[in-house]
Amino acid sequence: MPKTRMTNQRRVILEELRKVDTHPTVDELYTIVKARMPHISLGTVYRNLDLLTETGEVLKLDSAGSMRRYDGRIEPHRHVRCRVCGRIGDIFDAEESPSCSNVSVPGFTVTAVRVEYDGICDECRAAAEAQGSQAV
Amino acid sequence: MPKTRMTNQRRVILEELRKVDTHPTVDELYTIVKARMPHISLGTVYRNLDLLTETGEVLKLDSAGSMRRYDGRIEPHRHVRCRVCGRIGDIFDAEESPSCSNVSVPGFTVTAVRVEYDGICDECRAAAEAQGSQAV
DNA sequence: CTTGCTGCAAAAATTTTGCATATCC
DNA sequence: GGATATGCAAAATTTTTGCAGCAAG
Repeated sequence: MPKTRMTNQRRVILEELRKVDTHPTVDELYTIVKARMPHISLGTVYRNLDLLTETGEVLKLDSAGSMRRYDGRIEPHRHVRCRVCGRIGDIFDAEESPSCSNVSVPGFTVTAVRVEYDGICDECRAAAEAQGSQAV
Repeated sequence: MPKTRMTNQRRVILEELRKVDTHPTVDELYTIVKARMPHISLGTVYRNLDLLTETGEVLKLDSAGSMRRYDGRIEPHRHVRCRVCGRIGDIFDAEESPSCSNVSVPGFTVTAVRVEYDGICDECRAAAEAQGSQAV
């Protein structure tokens, strides 16, 4: 991990993201930040969000942001996603899903739960181990 | 829902998607289908996948395909997503997550579980009810 | 036949990148 | 002062759309 600097831009992006609870898209956050820093560029927002995600200072929501994927199997089942390459695997064991009837969130009507798994696929793990990575 | 036709293109897209277990992206599926139908266009694949998703014949994976969203809160918590507008809500109650140690998938090493909720936000529900929708 | 669908190509939307300059430490 | 970051703008990616002709029912 290279050294990072707390630039003005990075601080403002972080501050503004922490102020809201809307889980903004990049463009939404860009608009918010531009109100305080009219000259900031969209590229800077992208680059900083990447960095802040890597350092763990912010969270990138998993439910969004890569390419669309489709599944020809429509029976209920679950998915694992490789955190490195994005590959998806199926899980067909018949474990019952947690219930969502006890979940209540102000502003929302919850209708379904979904359980998803993160992991790493064999190929990516082999590749990571091959180059002597620290934590896999 | 308007009437739909089972065109050649639609049938081939469906057949090929059902053959694979790779959860292909649109472009991957386009490449596969083009081997059988060299003149099919990418737009047709997009349009058919949309349609087939609406009719429930295929599944669009939720974990991918919209815009990136970020969260300034990094304490462990869960999210609800409005299935209509995509808005995200936070759930901070301290329900323990299911364990992933009992999950084993060939080809993957599972490292984390995530529980997500689907639902509809108050605004979208009001809008849907206002225009006398059937099922909300 | 009629209406939904296709191919093509252009446009829109989202994300990444190159490069010269500015700025943090 | 040196490495890291920025702004700008161009490019790359992914998705959507308009339109004239084709084809399923």
